[in-house]
Amino acid sequence: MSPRTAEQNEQIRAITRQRLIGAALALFAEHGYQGTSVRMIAEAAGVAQGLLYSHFEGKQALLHAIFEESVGDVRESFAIADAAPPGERLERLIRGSFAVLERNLPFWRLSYGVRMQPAVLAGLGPALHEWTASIRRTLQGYLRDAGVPNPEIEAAVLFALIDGISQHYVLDPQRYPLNAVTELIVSRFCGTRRVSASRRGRR
Amino acid sequence: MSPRTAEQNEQIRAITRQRLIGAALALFAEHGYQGTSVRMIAEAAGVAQGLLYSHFEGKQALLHAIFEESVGDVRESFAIADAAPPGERLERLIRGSFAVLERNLPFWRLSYGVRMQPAVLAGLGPALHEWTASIRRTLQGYLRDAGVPNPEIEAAVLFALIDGISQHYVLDPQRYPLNAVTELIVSRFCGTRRVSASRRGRR
Amino acid sequence: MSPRTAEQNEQIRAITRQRLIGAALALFAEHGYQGTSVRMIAEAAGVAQGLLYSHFEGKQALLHAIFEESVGDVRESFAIADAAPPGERLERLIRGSFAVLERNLPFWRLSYGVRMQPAVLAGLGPALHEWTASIRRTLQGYLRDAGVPNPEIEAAVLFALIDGISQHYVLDPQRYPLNAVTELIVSRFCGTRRVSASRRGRR
Amino acid sequence: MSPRTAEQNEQIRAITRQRLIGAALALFAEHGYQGTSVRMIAEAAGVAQGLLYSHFEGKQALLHAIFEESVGDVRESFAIADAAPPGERLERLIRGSFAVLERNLPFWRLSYGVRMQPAVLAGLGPALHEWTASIRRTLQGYLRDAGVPNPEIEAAVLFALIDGISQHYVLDPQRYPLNAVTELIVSRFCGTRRVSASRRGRR
DNA sequence: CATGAATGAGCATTCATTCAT
DNA sequence: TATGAATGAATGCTCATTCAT
Repeated sequence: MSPRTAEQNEQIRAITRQRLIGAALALFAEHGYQGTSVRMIAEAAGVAQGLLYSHFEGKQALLHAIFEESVGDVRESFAIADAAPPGERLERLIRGSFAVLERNLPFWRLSYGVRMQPAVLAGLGPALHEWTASIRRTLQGYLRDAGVPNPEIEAAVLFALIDGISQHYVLDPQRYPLNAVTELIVSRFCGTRRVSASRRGRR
Repeated sequence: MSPRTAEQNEQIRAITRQRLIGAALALFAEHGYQGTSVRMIAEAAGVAQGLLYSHFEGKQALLHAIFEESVGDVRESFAIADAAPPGERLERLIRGSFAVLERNLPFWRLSYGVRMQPAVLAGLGPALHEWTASIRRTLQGYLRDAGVPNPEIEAAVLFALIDGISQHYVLDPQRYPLNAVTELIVSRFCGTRRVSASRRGRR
Repeated sequence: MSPRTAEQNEQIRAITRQRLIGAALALFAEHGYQGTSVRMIAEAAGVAQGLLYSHFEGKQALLHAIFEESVGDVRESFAIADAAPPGERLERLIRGSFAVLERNLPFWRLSYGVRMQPAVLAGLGPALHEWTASIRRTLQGYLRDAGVPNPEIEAAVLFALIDGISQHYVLDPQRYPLNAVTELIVSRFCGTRRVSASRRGRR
Repeated sequence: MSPRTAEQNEQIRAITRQRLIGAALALFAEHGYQGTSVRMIAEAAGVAQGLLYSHFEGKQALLHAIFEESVGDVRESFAIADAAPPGERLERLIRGSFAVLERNLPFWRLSYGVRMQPAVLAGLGPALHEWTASIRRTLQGYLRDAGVPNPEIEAAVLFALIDGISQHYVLDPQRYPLNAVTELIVSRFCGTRRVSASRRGRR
């Protein structure tokens, strides 16, 4: 009845979109992508089922939107690390990775739950693959810059380590000793003299 | 009186059962548990849908059967490591983990794909949790025996590392440098004097 | 904002619901509850299968809805009898029973077909049992008021008679002499002097 | 291996057949015809599923066999009544009906549960109809012989009464006052002078 | 005669998606 | 824009029946 301005409409749309994304993320994280129905999402978002299709092309597109949004956050964190002085980059990246993790736990849960299913990722796969590869390359660069021999393999190891820790943390965030683990790997991979001394003593 | 002997029947059943488990494992690994329909499994196994239910109570029970079968292999590998002389246990466990991985890639793919979905694991969850915890404890023990300080955190790190590597390998077995990575972490965690020297020099 | 008004929606829902109930009643009456598939009901109602589940929780809930709706009619008929002057109550109840029967033949067919199957009645059973018991009690009261000796047994007999007649009528409504039978039992159970005289002569 | 004589074989067959019929009758009575699976029957009879098909053409034929067997019992009971002196026939028939009922409760439960479903009775329907009609005719004859006016309607009433009582009894055999009810209707329909005196007094 | 593995049509139900309003 | 009634294909599962042995 009361005509809304284009701006108002846009705002409403943006809010609805965000509610859908938020609801979907929470549900995907808890029940998995395939275990979450569109009905559940719409209900949680407090809108009608049909509305989802005026914001996204379908369930899969909603998943893509979630990834796009959250991946941005990660990229930022990486950019911050990259902007730091060379000697601190690796440490920043490691700490940044876990910070990003804690900041958006449901996304990582979803992400890890969906990682092995190419059909679910359809259309997203290449992007993710490239993302992964770029992380590996970045790590490699940092390690090479730090004078580490065999940086390719070292990067693979460090990446796997970060990924493994992230996943274990996501599986049981209450009890996982993320801080202690973080400090340990930071000290080991980015060790200053002081740290390497302690490391030497440790063994 | 019986037209087929009990033995014959048992054999037939065992073959069919194995075909079902094999087909299911392959499909679960590729499309995920929820993305695989009972129809697909039966078709891949070359039997009628209904037959599945004379071997397993349902789709979920089939998943459980797969886990039971494959978990046994892992346990054995761990037992072998445990039977080795103290100084070699950790190395054996690490190498054994990756050997197990290569031996049953689809199972690990399935396993990692399903890890984040409590609903799918229903009834299997506790067992898996206990399994994980026992691996962590074993690692901890080995590290403590090796005189490593702070073995609890070290074990968490090593476990995450093995898990992360496994997962990365599973995601792209063709290209992942599993051997090189294995050697690196073996040398780092089970280092003899020679290795620790090289390690010291490395940084 | 809402494209259809709530009222419009309600109306649409009510119509569909009624079509489903109608189709289900007819089919349940003809083929029995277990012999009627949800697909048959949806087809007869002219809607898609899935729609049934947005109106009822399932096939069984649809059965319950049918009972709830039809039992109301019977209760009303009983209430009317109860509101009559004492001397006419029994006659009204008897005539009312048969009127109710003729008004909703399929329901009675369904009802009699389902009566012996506890599994089908699941959740409905107790209600039906109570219903039956209340009819028996009402009859007993009427007969006691009429000064009939041994009203408990007489009520059992009269109830069985009404039930038996109803069932025979339902089995072949075209040919069953319901009117003549009704008159006979009315005259016998609610007989004035004139009637009992004829009755005495009859034997 | 050890060859059996034809006679032995026949005996075994007969026993198995009887076990199947017995198991089926019990299960049909409890869960209804459609609610009982062939698997349940075979299990209860302690034979393999397939064996059922070497004794009966299918599930439906098994139902027919049950009816054939049990109907015979009823016929006998009727024949006995018919053989009695005219004055006692009606009473014998009534008492015989209830005796038959008590003798084979599950059959009557099954019978009443299946009565309204033509599809289930397929092929049996005409026979049952004829059976019913013959009972009605018999009753009619007895009543006419007793000098009752309007015997056709009276027969319908008496038949409905017997049927209704039977059904109520079957629904709750523990608590139904079958004996008292029997005496009442015997006294009413077959009243000797003594009885009719009491009857006259009663009202 | 008897077994039970095997079949595949059918079941109740759920789901992503469409569309009239 | 937003609604929710409507769709119909697909799901996990059961069942009466067949058939090699």
